[in-house]
Amino acid sequence: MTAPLAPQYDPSQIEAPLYAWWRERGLFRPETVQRGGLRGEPYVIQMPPPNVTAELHAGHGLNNTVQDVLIRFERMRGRRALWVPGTDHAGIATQNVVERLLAREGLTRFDLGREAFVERVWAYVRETGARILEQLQAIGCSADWSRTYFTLDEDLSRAVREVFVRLYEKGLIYRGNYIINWCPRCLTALSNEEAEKEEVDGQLWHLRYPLATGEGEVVIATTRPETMLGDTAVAVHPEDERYRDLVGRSLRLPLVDRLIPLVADEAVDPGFGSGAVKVTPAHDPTDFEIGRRHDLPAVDVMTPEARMSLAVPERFQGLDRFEARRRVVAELESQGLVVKVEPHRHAVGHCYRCDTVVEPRLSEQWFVRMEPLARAALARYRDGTIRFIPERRGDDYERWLTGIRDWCISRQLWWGHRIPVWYCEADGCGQVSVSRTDLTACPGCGGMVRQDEDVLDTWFSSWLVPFTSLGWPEQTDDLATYYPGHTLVSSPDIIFFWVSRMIMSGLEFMGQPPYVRIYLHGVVRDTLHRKMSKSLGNGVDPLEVVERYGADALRYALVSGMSVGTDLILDPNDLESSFAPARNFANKLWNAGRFILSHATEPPRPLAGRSPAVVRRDELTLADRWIIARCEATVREATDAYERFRLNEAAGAVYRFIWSDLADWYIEQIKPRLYGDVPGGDVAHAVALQTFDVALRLLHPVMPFITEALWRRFPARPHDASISVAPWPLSDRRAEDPEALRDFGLVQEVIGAIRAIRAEYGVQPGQSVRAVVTRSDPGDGAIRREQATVTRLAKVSELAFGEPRERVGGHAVLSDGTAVFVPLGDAIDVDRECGRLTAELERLTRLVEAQEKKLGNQQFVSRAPAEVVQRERDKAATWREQRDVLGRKLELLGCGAAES
RNA sequence: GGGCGAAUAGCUCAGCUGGUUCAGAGCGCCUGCCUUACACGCAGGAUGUCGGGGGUUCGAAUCCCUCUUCGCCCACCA
Repeated sequence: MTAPLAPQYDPSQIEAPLYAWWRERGLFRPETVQRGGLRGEPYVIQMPPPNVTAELHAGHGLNNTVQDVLIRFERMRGRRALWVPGTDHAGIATQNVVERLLAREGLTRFDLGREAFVERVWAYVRETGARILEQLQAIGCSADWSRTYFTLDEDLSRAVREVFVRLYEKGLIYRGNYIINWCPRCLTALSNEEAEKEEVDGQLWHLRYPLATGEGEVVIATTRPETMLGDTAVAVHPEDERYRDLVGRSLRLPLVDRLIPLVADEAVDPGFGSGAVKVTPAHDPTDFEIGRRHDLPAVDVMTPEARMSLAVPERFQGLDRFEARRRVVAELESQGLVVKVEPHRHAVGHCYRCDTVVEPRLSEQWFVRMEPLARAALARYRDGTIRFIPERRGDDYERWLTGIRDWCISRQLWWGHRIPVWYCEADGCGQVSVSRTDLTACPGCGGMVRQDEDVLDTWFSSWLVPFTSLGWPEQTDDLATYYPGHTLVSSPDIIFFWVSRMIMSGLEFMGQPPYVRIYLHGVVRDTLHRKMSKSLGNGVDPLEVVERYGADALRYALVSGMSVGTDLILDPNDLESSFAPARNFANKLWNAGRFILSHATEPPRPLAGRSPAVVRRDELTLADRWIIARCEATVREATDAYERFRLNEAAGAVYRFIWSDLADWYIEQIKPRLYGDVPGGDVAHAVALQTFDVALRLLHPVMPFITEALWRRFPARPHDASISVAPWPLSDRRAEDPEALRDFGLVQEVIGAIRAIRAEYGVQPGQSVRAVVTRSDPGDGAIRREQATVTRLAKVSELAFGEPRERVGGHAVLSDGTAVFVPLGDAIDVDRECGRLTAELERLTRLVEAQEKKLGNQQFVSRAPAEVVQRERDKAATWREQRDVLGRKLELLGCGAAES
């Protein structure tokens, strides 16, 4: 702790030990963070559980950094902050991973059998799983790891079963034979949300179906000709004049030679194609409904693998659906039954896990009735209980809930929660039993029972985690204390999968929504604005960034690059440009800290209270008052920004304070006092420590490691104190000081003006210049008082006040009209200086003219608010002043065109 | 087909309730500096039709309309 700090910040030496120390001390557990008996309100965030086998990617990095920032912010504000982590068993994804591994051994899951396969997955999960949680620790996430759950844990599984049974008993879960989205590669049903619609360029085939009598035909249009083998009707709109006389007649289905009726149904759009549509009840949801209404048979023409089934003519059997499509079209063409083929762009469902084209398929599945759940969830949004940030995301939520369809929850997988339903095998019984406990015999007849083979959708367990992770259905203390939570941080792509459904389940089982604020951040993209993905290979690996730049730099870059509701662009091929600025900032902070912490001239005097404002006014220099006022402004700005989820603004405010104010100006200003060249070192040091302390706290949520490392090294800091539970800086009106802000601002201006003149005329850095300041308050007064600062920082050997004797030199005018003159004698190029100043004069003249025009406008003066008018008058006066001063300077310099 | 978002410096983006010297930051670029916290730094500098057009207003990067381009979400017209 007392070893000298290296001039270059090395996060790899700092981060891991600090993280371990935080965990040892239990600082992420709300129970152990009860400072001084203060028990704040609970503040809970549920981590979106990553897939148990996932590797950390930039999206996780962003999502969890945001959550960690919020949780650390609230923790420091004294709330009992709980961030609940967990992992998701991720049914399809995990099963796919293990199946791929098996495939390398030449095996399928069927070779192993269900039990052995599931055991294999468990082994895999135990071996490699949850690594992502360690990766989250590497980026500093302060989740309460003692509460980590896995969605397949025994207690969560029990809760899942409880929910299934309750919903079933309430009539909200049912089994039925419907058209569902089927992935022929994963061999399972999918929910509507899991079948992602993608626009594809397809074709629209117009086909002739002859009338059975042979004296006419009906032309239908289809994008999936292979399904015609399963057609059991053709439908037209009842009011369609073209077909009115044909309704009820029979058509001869080509290739199959089956007679099918022409039916009239409202679902048909007479304006599309020919107005006649083929009806395939087993392979299309609309057709299924039409089939129901007209009592049509459903012919399933495909196997689960999407090969043509035994229900089609032999020559097509076993063909892949796309091959069958080609064969069907070819045969129809040869029979002259293809009228035309048009290019047709349309949306086709794709499996969200493997991107295979989804096949709408008739099958027996379990469903959740969503309408009643959605109604409740919608009500809590409309009454303002639940709010989205950014607000417009609420529209998506509302639209989804308004048009919601039932949720298919059964999956034909082996990895997941087995559906708690048993079917009686006894002859004539047929009882279906839904049970909280495993059944071995039929409760009705005592006969043999067989459990449903299917498992539940992964999301059927994750939609419950806000309460199951806290012990539900047991009435635990955790549940009583930490439900409901407050904020949910998520990316927009899982609003429907997870976010909305959690609100439904929370309302249904807990009577309250699990959170009231939903913060949806953007998506991480590459420079071509493509979503980062494994398959594109355009990802940024957060762990690589941690290794090269440190976790704090990663976090700072993510947070500062992200504003509310917009995506974050990172260049995977140029980590340097994305992360070096943040690393540089960390290094700047480190060195500022190194300097401040090592320059105590004497033991620091404790400043009473929380705010540096309470040092006696008369002991403070202008610079002291200025940095205190700037610090106060930063406290307000940052706190307000954190509260409003504007994390980039919070980070930016602290960045500017530390770099521009504290490092560039204040530290430079106080050096003589710290070195003991002038008195007041103790005050300077105390103020520096205080404001730096505040800055570290404000920054801690974003850069937890470096702020902790520095904060702990403050003099007289108890060895077990951690900034992560240090109180959040409070705004203190006493620290406001507009006068100091103005006056020190003028000092900064005069230094800047002299530096600019020096640079303009190539004055050597080591060489001093003289400078003359003309005019009066407030600039003059402030500059007089801070004469030493000006001479030192602008390398001025002699600072005079009054009218300059020389004529030749560099001129500048400060914002209050104070004139600055740097005599340069022979060194100066008069023409050049005239040019420079003339341009400046022109700018000011234009400004003044525009302002006078504005003020001369009766409309403006009468209609604009009085204070705006006054402000504009003040501006005009100031600019006029500046203009006049500059004009006189030009005259003195003998610039010819100066007066024009 | 419906809905939404974005367009500001070479790049990535701020600019919130129309009015503060409003046209900004970082990176990159140019010039000069290894000034004893930091060259991952310091000082200075250049760079813009605020996507186009129209409108509202005393006043528009900001509000409205429209067009263009890019992106996203939703959708049972096969």
